[in-house]
Amino acid sequence: MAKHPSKLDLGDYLPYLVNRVGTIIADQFGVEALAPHGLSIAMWRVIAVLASAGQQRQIDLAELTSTDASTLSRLVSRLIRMGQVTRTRSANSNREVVVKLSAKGQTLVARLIPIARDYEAAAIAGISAQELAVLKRCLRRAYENMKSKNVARVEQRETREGQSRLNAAPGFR
Amino acid sequence: MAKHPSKLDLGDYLPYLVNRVGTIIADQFGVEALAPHGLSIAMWRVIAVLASAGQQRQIDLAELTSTDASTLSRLVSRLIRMGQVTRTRSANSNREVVVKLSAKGQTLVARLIPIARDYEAAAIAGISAQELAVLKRCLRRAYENMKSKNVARVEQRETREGQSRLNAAPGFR
DNA sequence: GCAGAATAGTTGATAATGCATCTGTTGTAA
DNA sequence: TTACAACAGATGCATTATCAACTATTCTGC
Repeated sequence: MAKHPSKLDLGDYLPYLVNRVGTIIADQFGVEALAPHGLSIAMWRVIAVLASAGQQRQIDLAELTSTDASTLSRLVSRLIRMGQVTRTRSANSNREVVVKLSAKGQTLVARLIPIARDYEAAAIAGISAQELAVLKRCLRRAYENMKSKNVARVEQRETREGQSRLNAAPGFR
Repeated sequence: MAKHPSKLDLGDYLPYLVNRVGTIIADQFGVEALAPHGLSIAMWRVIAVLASAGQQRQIDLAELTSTDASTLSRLVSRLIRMGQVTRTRSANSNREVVVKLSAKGQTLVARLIPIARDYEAAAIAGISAQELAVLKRCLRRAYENMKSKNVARVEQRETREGQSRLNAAPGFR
């Protein structure tokens, strides 16, 4: 029962399992459903979020798609060139920008969503509704766990920096 | 109860949940545990597989790490330069190559594995043993589902190509 | 045993990504 | 109000990934 702490069984290691499933679904969906439309998985994530949650600031899009802000900026530029989204200055702030689906983008997403559902259905074939509920709930929980772990870490770091700032003397790096 | 087929609720969409969890764990582990050793997540996947499953051919490493073969080739080259792995001609085939951990690589992995376990533990905090078992089993099942979907598709494509090859005439692209 | 297909691996050209940095804007504390 | 920090976004640059093409082996059917 007791596992050796420096031995790793990847077949039972959650991050490995998660990565494998995520990759295989994304790869297949990307090649079969997105590539014919000239879309990458990264682009799909952007338009899927816009379809699901409505127009967004780029910074929020970055958060929601787990994409770096600079990558997202260029991603949006590409999607604009393709005519799938628009980028307009925000009404309430001149430094913010609002990204939304164009009519063309809405049409495309509406076509892709049923296909995306098919891939999800294929992935969860043979899994009962109860198990599926557990699966999704655990994934949401795991995400929240890591999220708050991260917050705790950032706060801790900021506190440390604050203290060292207090102790800092000129010429003392 | 009936959901609109062209509307997508990402918070309940498995590929989205999986991607978010995979990304947040990998990002944190990468920054906090791997970067100090000059390792990327991609490199970690390689050495973790080697630690878990022993020496491998590159093609199998590519499969096990969900990495493209050409990417993996260069990844191994980098790991060799860092002294973490070795690449030797296979005993039974001159076109195959065997990648294994060096002594240095073994030491490094042995240090990282307990930390990797900690991250897994942080992710699954508050999830019962029963739920965890369901979670992992479902992920393995989903992977197998997509795997066999892919095989079916490849076989189908090969059959189609075979037929068009039969029908193909010279000068007919 | 031999021609042709399949396989393992590498490499070149190109594109995507991530980090640091920059600009411009907004929030905030004195 | 006025500095100054924090924030949103864009961009330069270096690194990395991707796809196709290529070399070198091995397998297969005849």
